[in-house]
Amino acid sequence: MDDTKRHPEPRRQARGLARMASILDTAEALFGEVGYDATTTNLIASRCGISPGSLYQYFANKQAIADALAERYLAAMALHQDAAFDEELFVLDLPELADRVLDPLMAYVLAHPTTKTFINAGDISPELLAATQHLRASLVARLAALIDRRTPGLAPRDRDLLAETTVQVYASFVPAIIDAAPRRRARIIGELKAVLIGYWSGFDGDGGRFRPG
Amino acid sequence: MDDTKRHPEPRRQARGLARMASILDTAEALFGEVGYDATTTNLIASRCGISPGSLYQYFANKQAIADALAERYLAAMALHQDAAFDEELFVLDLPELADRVLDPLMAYVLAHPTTKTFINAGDISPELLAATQHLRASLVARLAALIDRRTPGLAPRDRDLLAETTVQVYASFVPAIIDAAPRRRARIIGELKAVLIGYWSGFDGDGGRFRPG
Amino acid sequence: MDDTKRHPEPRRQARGLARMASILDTAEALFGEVGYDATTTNLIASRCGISPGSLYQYFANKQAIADALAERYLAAMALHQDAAFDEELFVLDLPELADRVLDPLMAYVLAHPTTKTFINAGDISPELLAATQHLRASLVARLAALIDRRTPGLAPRDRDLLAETTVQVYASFVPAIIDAAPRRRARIIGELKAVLIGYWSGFDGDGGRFRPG
Amino acid sequence: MDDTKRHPEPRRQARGLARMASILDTAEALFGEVGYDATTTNLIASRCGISPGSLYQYFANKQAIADALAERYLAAMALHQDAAFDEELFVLDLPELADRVLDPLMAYVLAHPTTKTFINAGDISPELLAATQHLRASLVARLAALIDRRTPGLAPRDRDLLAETTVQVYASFVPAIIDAAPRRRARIIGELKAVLIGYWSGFDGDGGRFRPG
DNA sequence: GATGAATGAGTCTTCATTCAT
DNA sequence: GATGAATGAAGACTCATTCAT
Repeated sequence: MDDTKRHPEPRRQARGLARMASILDTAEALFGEVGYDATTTNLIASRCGISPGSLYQYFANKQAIADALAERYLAAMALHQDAAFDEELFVLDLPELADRVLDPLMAYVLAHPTTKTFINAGDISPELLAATQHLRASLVARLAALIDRRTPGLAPRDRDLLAETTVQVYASFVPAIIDAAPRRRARIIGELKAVLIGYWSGFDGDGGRFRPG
Repeated sequence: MDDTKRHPEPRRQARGLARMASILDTAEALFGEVGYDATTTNLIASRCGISPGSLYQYFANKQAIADALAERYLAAMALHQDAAFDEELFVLDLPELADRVLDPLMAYVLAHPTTKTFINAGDISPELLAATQHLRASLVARLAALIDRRTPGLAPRDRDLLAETTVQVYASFVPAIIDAAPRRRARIIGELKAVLIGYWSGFDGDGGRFRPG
Repeated sequence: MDDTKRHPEPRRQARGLARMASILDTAEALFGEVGYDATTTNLIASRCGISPGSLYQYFANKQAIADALAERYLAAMALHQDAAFDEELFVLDLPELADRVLDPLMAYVLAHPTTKTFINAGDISPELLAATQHLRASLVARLAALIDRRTPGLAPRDRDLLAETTVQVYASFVPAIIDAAPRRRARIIGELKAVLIGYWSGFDGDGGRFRPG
Repeated sequence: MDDTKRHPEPRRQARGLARMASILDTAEALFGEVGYDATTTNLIASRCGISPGSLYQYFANKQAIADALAERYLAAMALHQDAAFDEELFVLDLPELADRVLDPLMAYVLAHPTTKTFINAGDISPELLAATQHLRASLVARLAALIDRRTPGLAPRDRDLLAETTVQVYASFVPAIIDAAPRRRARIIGELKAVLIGYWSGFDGDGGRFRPG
């Protein structure tokens, strides 16, 4: 951790970053095509045009690739936030809110089908557990912040549960949406929104929780 | 061949069935403990007190064990149907309905934590895809039949989407519920019900579909 | 090895013999269909309608089945000898002799395609070595006896070499003949005869050996 | 990629080639000692001083090793062709021709006893079928070319049959010759030549086919 | 930093043979 | 004599990871 390491030659660093991105691109494609298990590190390397040894220079092991990919998803989803959205947050009704929150998310997910693996794998593959949890936790945190502003009266415990449940439901729809044919896709997205709106309406309003009845 | 041949000797058949059940029990435990991939066939066999060769006398390969386990889950969930339930179907309001439908399911699932793997694995493990689909398809079919009787006016397409979406949401909650501490568990189950009730209320009533406004 | 064993109850012995024959029939068919290695003892047993345990009551192991089958080939080929042939032995010219010796052999071999395995396997499969050698040795012995009568002046060493070489050549043609389409088959058999006649003519005549010039 | 990439580094390529040769050497020895089936890939690797994984870096599977070995036999046999031989082709009589053709072949085969497996295995081991056929087909092709030049009048169909039959007979003698004690070996080789000369004399001469009378 | 050959523990699966019933 | 479940050693092959060059 000496100075020469902390500030590596910019050119070199840039090339390294590009390499990492290229590895992640390849891994993402492969995970989507053949699944996580069937994606061998050697396959990633060769498809990427580098040697296995080089791959391990950038990532400590296979899991690290998955984790880094999840991290990248996270960053990308954050970027999809809309600045103007903040101001409208308080005047939008539930259906509009659902559109505002979900549409960019759906767009990203459709462009990156491999998210379906990462957002749901935790319960099946111990190796992907960390990545899934990271991804979900971050979505939950962002959603909790949103809720805090729109419905400040909500108890933190209720707020967290609301956020977690929403992410849960959202995540569970991702694979179905990605795998569906375009026509059917729209209907499923509609259903996802219906589910969430129905759920949210139990919270929205006076700031307290009430059961639909 | 004589009559004794036509029906395999009951004693022998019983023992064979018991062995299969024992193998499935062991596999179920192991899948839950270390995951599907880390569960080797030799591990199942040795933990089960039999030889690898014996295991393969009962199951053609590892996947067949997973499939048989899914089948067993299916049968068990079917048994959890309540006869008296049929008559009440029409008078129950949505929250009561949710209790009636979900409580037995939750009870079974909590007694068999490995269901969390099978009901969600399809999108991650190609090897478990068939099992997951089988499990979900059967739940969807049963639910569709239920809906048909309670809300006969619903268009088949809407009915199917409703059933699929419901199963989707349900399935996505299973891991969280199983993994949660008991206290928290109750809250999550409550949330699952809230989600479904909110969603269902968009359908129930006049038999047509309406969007919450 | 007491008396009760040496003369088993005739009925029982007959049934046992039939069983053995049935096992050999099945093994012969299977060896021909899928090859010796791919023919498992359990496969023989089940195709034969008996249990693996029963099979091992009649044959000590897989190799014993092969050996017994070779023995049966031997016996059958001996039966194909023609009584009238003995008298003509001295007046036939070489081409007629070839027909007389080879035609019945070819007929049997075509009716029992699996002979192609047994007559040639020795150099490839150590397990079939004994069977092949047994088969060939017996053919050689019979041929040597024949030669002794037709060309008594031949030195035993030359006579044996002649017999062995003849069997060698004959054996090498069996697979090609069995695998060939019927039309082509006749041509190959013709070639086999041409080879042997050409070879034999170096010996026939004055009883000494001479090289074609 | 730059020029250094286009041609794999000579040093490295050489080492790889040496490794492949070493694996083939080991496999050849083992096939000869214990047979093809009993030769496990792990045995080859360990006797070769490498790991199983390394072996599979050079050969896709066990069969590929056999095929490569057959290929090597082929190349070696081709090298044994004599340049001067071409000119003499037309003046040699049959016995001289047999010597010219067979002696180098015999020399190679005696130095590589495992050829006896590969030249005859096709009818017994499905896994070696391709190798045997390849080997024989190549010998047939070379022989056919030879015949075409020496006896141009021969019909292609007859020429092919002649070549195939010759190779057939030759191949069938290989095991006997290899397994024989040195003294006996010479006699068997003499017999092989006698067989072929006898057979060939039916073709040679006016260019047409005639039966010995 | 890059290479790619080498590793070797570990996986699923097979099958000749045995033995309790 | 018959059964068929049980055995378990062994085989082909994989792949995340390392390391000499």
